[in-house]
Amino acid sequence: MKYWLIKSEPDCYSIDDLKRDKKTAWTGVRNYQARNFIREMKVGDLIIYYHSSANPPSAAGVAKVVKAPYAEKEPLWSAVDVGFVEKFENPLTLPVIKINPKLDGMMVTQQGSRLSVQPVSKEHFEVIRKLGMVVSRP
DNA sequence: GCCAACGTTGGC
DNA sequence: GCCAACGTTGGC
Repeated sequence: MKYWLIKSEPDCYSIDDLKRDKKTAWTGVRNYQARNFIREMKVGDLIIYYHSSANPPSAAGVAKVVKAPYAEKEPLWSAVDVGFVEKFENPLTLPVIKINPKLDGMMVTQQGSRLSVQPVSKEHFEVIRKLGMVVSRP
């Protein structure tokens, strides 16, 4: 079981869109490194759903792989289907992710990391999920 | 909208 | 195989 992070611009396709659609085909990845990660995905792998180019950018929820990688454009590119798991009550914004020492070393916080599909450690995944589900009260 | 940091392309 | 030019990503 592996853990991943995928980026999407919410204006384009947000966690709410995924919630509504239940699942979607994750196509259009045109970066070799990201493609190689897609090819490593297995059904059941969990995914941090990250909103990029947003105000602020944030980890917005959790998705999962629901269909194994398949060729999108033979033989070059690959895709998977991802399904909705949960939307965070308390999305973790990028500054918050950066500040948390438990989340040190995540690819998404590294400067210039433009990879739209990234591996995430189990520890990092669980910290983000836990914090995301917590509803902060005054 | 700006721009820095990347990845990719293409001439040589 | 180098590297300049170009296009894209994504934080701010």
